[in-house]
Amino acid sequence: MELGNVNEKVSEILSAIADFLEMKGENVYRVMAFRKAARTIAGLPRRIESKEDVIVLPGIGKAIGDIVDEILRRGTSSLYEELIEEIPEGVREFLQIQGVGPKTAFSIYKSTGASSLEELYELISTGRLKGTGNLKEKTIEKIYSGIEKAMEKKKLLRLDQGYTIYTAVKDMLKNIPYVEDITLVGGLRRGKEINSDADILIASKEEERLKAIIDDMDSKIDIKIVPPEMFPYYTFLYTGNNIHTKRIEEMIRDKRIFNSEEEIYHTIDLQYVPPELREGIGEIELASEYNLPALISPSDIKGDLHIHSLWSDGTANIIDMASACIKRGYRYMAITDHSASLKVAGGLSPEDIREQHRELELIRDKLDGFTILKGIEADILPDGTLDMPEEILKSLDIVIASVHTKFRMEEKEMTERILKAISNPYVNILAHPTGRILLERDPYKVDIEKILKFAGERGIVMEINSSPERLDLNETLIREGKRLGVKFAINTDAHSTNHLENISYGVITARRGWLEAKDTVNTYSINDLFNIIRRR
DNA sequence: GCCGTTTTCGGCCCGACTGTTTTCAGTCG
Repeated sequence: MELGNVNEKVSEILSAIADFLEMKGENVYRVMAFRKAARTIAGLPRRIESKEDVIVLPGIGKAIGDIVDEILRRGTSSLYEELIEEIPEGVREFLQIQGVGPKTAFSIYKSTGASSLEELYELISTGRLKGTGNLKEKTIEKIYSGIEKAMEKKKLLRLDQGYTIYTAVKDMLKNIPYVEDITLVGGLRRGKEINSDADILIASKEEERLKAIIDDMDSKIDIKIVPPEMFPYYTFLYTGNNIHTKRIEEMIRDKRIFNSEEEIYHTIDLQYVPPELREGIGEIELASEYNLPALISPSDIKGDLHIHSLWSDGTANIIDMASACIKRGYRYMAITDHSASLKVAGGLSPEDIREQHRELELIRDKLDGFTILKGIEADILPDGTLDMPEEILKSLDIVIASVHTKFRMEEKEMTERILKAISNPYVNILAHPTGRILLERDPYKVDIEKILKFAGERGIVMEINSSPERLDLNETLIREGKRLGVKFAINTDAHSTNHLENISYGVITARRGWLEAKDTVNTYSINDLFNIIRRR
C-alpha cells in the first residue's frame, strides 16, 4: 500500500461498502456506521497502523475494526470483494447524478446491466431506458440532464484534487536525476477553484527520455517539458491568464532567458505580481506604480472561527481540535457546532449548549495562551429567524449564522431571509454566504450585492469558507465586498483535525480577491478580535 | 454497526420535497 495514503484507502473502501450496502437495502444504521467510520478515518491526523488505532475511535467497534485490520493486511476487504462481485464498482457513479440515490442506482443496474455513467448515457440517448424497471418519463429526463452534469464533473478538478495530482506527480519524479525543477502552472497555480486539468511544468535537458515515463499519465494532467534555462520564462508564460501574459510579453519583447520569475517583472520595472493576481484586471497598472495590495499569507492567520466537534457532526473532540490548532501556531479557535434544527448533523439544543459550555470551561483552564471561543453555527430558518433563543446567543462569544435548508427559495425571499438573520444583533459572521458546493450544487438565488452592502455597513463579517468543496465567497465577490467595506473571516468549517489544513485554499482564494491581512478578522490578536465582535 | 454510569437489547436520523405514489418510496440536506 502506498505510504501516506493508507487512511484514505481504508476510508474509501469503507464508504464503498456503505454505498453498496445501502443499494442492497441494508439497515440504514449499519450503513451510517460504515459511512461515519470512513469519515472519521479520513479525518485522522495520524496514519493508522493497526486495528487498535481505530477501535478506540468514536463510532468504530469490533466489526469495523476487523475490516480495517484486513484492509491493512491485504489491501482490501472480503466484504468489499463480495459486494463488488454483486454490484460493479461503476454503479457507484450513478449516485453522483442529482436525484439518483441508492435505490434508483441499484434498480437501473438490475434492469439494464449498465455499470458506468457512459453506458447509462448511451442507454438513455438511444431510448432504451424506457420501460425498464419502474422509471417513468419525467424521472428519465431528470436522470438525462443529471448525467451530463455528472460526466462533465468527472472531467473537472477542484483545487484540492488538482494539488493531490501535482503532489503525486512530484513524488513520482523526485528521484529522476534529469528532472531539474518542477512547478505547478496554469489556473491551479493562480488558485482557481475549478480547472480542467493540472498544468505542470518540468525543467529538463532530456525531454525524450522523460516523455517516455510520463506518457501514459491521466488525461487530466498536462505536462510540459522545457530546457532548464527557459524554466522561469515558461513558468511565467503558463501561469497568468491570456490578458496578463500577453501584455507582459509585449513589454519584455524577445527576451526569454531569466533567472527567476521575479526578474521578468523587475526587468520591465514592474513590481512582482503574485500568481493569484495575474488575471488581467488592473494588476499590471498597480504593479507599474509598485502599489499592489500586500496580500494576506497563511502565516497571518491567528485562529479559526468555524470549527465543529463531536458535539454535532464533527469527528474529533474539542480538545483534539484545540491541540491541532495550537500545533498550527494559532492563538484561538471558535467551537461552532450546529444548532438544534439541523437534525441530520446532530444539532445542539439549548440544553446541549449549556452542557458543552461546562466542558469548555474545564478545557479552557488547561490551555495556556490559547483561547477557545464559545460559538455556534446557528441555522437561519426559512423566515430569517435563528433557531436559538436569545438567552443562549447572549451567552456566546461568537455567533455564526448560515443557511442549510430550503435552498430553492426565490431570490427576493432568500435575500430577505438572510438580511433578517444578519440583522440579529447577536450575529457576527455569515458563513458560506452563497451555499454553493462546487461541481454539485449551484449557489442559491440571492442578491449577494445587497447582502455585502448591508454587511459592510453593519459590520457583519463575511466568511470565506476554505473547504475546497465550497470556497464561497469567490474572488469576484470578495473584491466587491472589500470595495463595500466588508471584513472577512477565512474559516475552515473543519469537521476533523485534517480539515484545518484547508485554510490554505481559503487564503489563496482571499489572495485572488486581493485581500490583505487587515481585511481579515482572524489575523487579529484575540483582544482586537473581541473588540470587533463586541461592537455588534 | 455502535453504544450504554438506571439498558447487552433496542434505540440511533428527521423533515421537506418530488414524482405518478391515490397513500408512499426515494432523495436530499
